[in-house]
Amino acid sequence: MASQASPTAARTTRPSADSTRDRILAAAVDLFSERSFEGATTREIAARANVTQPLLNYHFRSKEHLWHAAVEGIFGELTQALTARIEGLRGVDELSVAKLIVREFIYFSAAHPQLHRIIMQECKVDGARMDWLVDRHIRPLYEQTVSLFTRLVERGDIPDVPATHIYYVITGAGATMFVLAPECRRLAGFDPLEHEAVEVHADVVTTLLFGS
Amino acid sequence: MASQASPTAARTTRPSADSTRDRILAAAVDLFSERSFEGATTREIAARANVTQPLLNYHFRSKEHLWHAAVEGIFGELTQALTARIEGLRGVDELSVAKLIVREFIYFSAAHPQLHRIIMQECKVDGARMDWLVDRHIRPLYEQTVSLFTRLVERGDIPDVPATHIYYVITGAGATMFVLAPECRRLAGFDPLEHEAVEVHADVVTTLLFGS
DNA sequence: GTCTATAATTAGATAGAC
DNA sequence: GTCTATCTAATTATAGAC
Repeated sequence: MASQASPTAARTTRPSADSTRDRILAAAVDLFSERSFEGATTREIAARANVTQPLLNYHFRSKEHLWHAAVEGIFGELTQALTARIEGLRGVDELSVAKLIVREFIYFSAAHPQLHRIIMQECKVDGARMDWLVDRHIRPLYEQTVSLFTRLVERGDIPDVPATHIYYVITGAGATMFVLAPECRRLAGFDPLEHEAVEVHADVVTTLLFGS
Repeated sequence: MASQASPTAARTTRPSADSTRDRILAAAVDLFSERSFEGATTREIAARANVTQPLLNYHFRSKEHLWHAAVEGIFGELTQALTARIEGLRGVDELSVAKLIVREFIYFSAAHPQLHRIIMQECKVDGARMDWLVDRHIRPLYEQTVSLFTRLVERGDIPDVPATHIYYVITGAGATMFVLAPECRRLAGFDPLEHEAVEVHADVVTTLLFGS
């Protein structure tokens, strides 16, 4: 029956934040992303955070509220990383900005594959959690991406291709190898999350997209 | 608590096969792909197949055995579709074969997004089901893809890029929009599974990969 | 083969001590 | 804040009638 192993094994301890609340949130991101909302148990999340299960109900009212808080956190990190990068590129031409933003997105996807795992789990089927995820977190990123690439197309910088398709090419091609890191290790014999591999992947994706 | 709706609503009835066993397998593929192994309940699978829950244990010994049978079925369809396409291309130059196989893969991904959903769910974390999935089903496809693209690179048909990265670009860029079809509908306002959109996506991906 | 009834386990959440 | 103990509901699987 139970095939998944060692629920006791502590995860790579995060450098930042060590309050109980934050350890619970970090454990929740990991387990929700690995096992899906229904598959993750609050007991396992508690165990990974080194607390007892009822404490999750104390800090976050319910499993559902815990999920929202966890997702809020990881999307906050992505938004922060991307806006910081854009701020640092004021005055640069938009084609170069696009290339560097795609790179930044790939670096983030390798460092935090949990984000895409959660999107994949929730956006496969319509539901209340998907509605919230799309409206609150995904749509702003989508809109920004689409408007950026629409301008590049109008300017003739890239081939005339519908922006929505470009969006899914970027997210799919950029993140899938990291989402499926355990598969890749077994299949190809190397760890895609390792620095060298991430760099190669960023080169491959930007070359295919921008031709250089 | 429960946010997912209408467990009674019957799915798009499959044209092929109507024996009880096959209806259970079809329902299992849908639910395992939507909700993950742990998230899917045998009662829900039974309900969607219009049978009672203990009947699943009669036909397949356990939930685990049912999962294996369901996955076996959908991967059989993919393998059949791809080998049939390759058979029909005997004598054609390998660059054209590659383009058409990628197209075929994209058509299949749009028609059966369940396959990638299941891969995503199982290959995020090491485990017994992932081992079986990779060794029995994914590796043969990976090896074929890698050897094909390695030959194309040697021949100078495509840029010199590590084949493993190409593999994840193809599967990621090719399938993600269909895996996230509900998200795409809400985000972009169109159904990516519709014929027109699939065709456009195949054009976009093959153009980016092969330059034409 | 397919059903009803039910056993055994495990889930999320609450009560109340400290 | 954090724990122990426990409730209720839901899960997979089995027993046995038809």
